[in-house]
Amino acid sequence: MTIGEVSEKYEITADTLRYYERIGLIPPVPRNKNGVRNFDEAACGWVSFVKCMRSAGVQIEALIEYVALMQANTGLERRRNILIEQRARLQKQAENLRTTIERLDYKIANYEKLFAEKK
Amino acid sequence: MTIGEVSEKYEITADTLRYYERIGLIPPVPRNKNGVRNFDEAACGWVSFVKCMRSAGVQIEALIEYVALMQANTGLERRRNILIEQRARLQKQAENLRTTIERLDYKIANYEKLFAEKK
DNA sequence: TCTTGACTTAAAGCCGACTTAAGCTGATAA
DNA sequence: TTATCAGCTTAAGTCGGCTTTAAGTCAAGA
Repeated sequence: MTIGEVSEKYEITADTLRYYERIGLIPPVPRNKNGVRNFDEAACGWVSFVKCMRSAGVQIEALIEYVALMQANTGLERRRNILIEQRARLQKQAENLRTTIERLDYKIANYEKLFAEKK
Repeated sequence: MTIGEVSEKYEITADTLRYYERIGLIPPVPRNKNGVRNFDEAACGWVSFVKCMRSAGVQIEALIEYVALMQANTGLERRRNILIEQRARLQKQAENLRTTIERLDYKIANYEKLFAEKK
């Protein structure tokens, strides 16, 4: 797939994809003889993974380290630990979201009550 | 309460509290005759609210609008709608977190399996 | 009196995460 | 063949959200 196709498929601009590759957020994408990127399944998998992680707020830094270890085919335990750390961060964030939503619910309910009375 | 006490209580630096007041993220805090901020219960409530909302990722812009309407004692419906909009955003984000955590779980499980085999 | 902690404005600085600009190459279509 | 795309590069720019700096003033407590 060309960068344009990948861009459309995952709704990430081509610029951002190139940026991701440049900073090591995804491994180097294979190129054709003209140097044009040709995203194979593995590359697309990375894009999908990174998109998912980033959308949830996983830090770029952690992902870069993870990608680097994958490419070096090393640091198996470290890789697992990175994932575990990030999962913990997300879980904390999820819990936080829950309580914030509750707080909003409560406030919204008060407004609804106010409107009901007004009638 | 002084700004220092509030800062400690909510773990927000005094600088940030002043910044919040300056940009209208919290309403003006009452002052004593010397112009020193004296956070009353209402002001503390705002700090707590904003801290909670911000930590969950509610945008400053939306909060500023909400606070402004509260101070003007107007826009009751708009206020409710702001809260509803933000709740929807957070719910979406919560759902997204859930799927990302699942994806991490899956990957982590694979590492664990690998380690188990290795023994 | 000295220290501490508060206060002011305005602007600069910082960091993360893109985004855009400028100028290039190479492939395809009229 | 010329125009139009899509792609390439690096460097600089942007944006949100603080944080710090400058250059002070003020006042309560030990």
